[in-house]
Amino acid sequence: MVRVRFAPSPTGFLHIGSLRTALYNFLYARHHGGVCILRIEDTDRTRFVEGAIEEQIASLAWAGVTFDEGPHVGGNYGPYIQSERFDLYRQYGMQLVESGHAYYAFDTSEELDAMRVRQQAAGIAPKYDRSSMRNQYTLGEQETQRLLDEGAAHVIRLKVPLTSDVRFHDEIRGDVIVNGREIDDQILLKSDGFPTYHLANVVDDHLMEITHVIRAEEWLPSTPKHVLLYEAFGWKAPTFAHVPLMLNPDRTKMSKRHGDVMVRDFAGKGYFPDALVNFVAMCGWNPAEDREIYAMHELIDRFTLDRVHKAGAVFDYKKLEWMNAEYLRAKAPADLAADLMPTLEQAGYTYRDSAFVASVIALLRERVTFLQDIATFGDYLFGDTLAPLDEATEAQLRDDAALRAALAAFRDGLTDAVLADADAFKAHAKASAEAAGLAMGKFMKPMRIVVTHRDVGADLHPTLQLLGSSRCIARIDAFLS
RNA sequence: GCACCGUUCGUCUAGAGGUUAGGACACCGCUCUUUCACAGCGGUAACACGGGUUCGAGUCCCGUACGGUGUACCA
Repeated sequence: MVRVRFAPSPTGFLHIGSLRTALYNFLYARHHGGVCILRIEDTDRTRFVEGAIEEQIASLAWAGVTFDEGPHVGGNYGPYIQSERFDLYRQYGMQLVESGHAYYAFDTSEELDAMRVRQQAAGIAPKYDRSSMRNQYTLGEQETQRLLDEGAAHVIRLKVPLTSDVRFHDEIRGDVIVNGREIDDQILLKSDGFPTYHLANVVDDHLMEITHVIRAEEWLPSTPKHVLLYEAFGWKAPTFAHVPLMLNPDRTKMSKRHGDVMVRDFAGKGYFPDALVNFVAMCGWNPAEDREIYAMHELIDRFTLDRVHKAGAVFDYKKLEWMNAEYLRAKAPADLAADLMPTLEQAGYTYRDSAFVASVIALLRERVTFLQDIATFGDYLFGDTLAPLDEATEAQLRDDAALRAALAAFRDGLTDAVLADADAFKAHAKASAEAAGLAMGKFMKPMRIVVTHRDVGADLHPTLQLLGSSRCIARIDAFLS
């Protein structure tokens, strides 16, 4: 049984990179009929942000990523919030001390800083120096016990074996081997009693029977520590899979400054959740087919770890926009109408009914990227106020006698019946233009500008049809008067 | 600095020894259209470099370069 987990820290809004990691976990679990777990890693009390857990769950749900176990849905392996598992970590940390895989250290942060400065000056890699710092080994058993009895501040560190290589297999990167000398004696339990990520992560993954750890590439360098921890506990390590990072245009880890990075921002901008998910899924993975648009169930059907890329992928906002526009064009206008109506109302626009809104969407959606754009792009179809024409255009059109004649003729014969029939409409427009001695092309474009006060580029007949003959006639009259 | 990971058009990618190196976004052009968009057609554009292995290398191996990540009592 596949069991995966997405384990964010509640330090703010859900990042787009986190969404992708969560999505890959979700897709993997669903593909294998496994279980997808949400676990909150809030062991750093200083960075906790109120409401972050709820926001992240909401963002995930918006994107269609759901969980079988987690703080919001329960499950048999809870609690799913690490701060509620506090005692557990201390217990396991002590177990390691007793078995000789971890030890007490009493150094202050000043002492540690000084150590690093010394090491850097000497050109050595900064790493905890077990043989010279104040710890269980240098102090001796008695002194250590005395300090503990005294209640001296201390941490528990992992005793990394100096000799052997640490090796593990990564589903995406293959075999990774790291020399044991390179691994730091990582702090497992902080002086405030809370575990660090490394301890809590390993303990929970084991206790929650996680089979596959799918996480971002930034965790790759600390994976050897986790492997060591599994060995020290005598536990079987899960399968690891480190997914590539999503990058800024300059190829650094994706961040603000270069554009939106929070899922909430994308939602706010008007991206469809399925379009965002589709795009993000294809950013670092693809099913090797000649298509780009996939619904969630199709992604689930095709997702495999071996087709996840190794290299990071630059996040292309332009392509995301294109994809959103593709979704906008593919969805049923009737289903979209309800989503557009609040925006229309907010703008003070009026419209007959949702069917009308759906028609407007059908008419204009090929020209915009976001559904909400239709409100501004098609403002002439809603309400009665028109933006003023620019003076030059206005004067030019008004001085055109032939155009005025054609417009008048067009207005006189315009009825709902004419608008209802495209052929009748075309014939009527043609007759009006010809009677005034105008070519069709010289008539249609100015007419559209007169009626909509803008050259919006929409198809004339459906535009007028949506406008209705009476409103259309009123606008022509207003222009001619 | 050290460790690890990576490197196919500007970007996302296909490619698992023999391909005219394919697709998508973006860009440019043409067609359609009164116009814009959509659509269709076409174009510019890539295997980081150097050595091997092989009859043959984008594909395998080794270096180099470049880039990224990590190097916390943060995750």
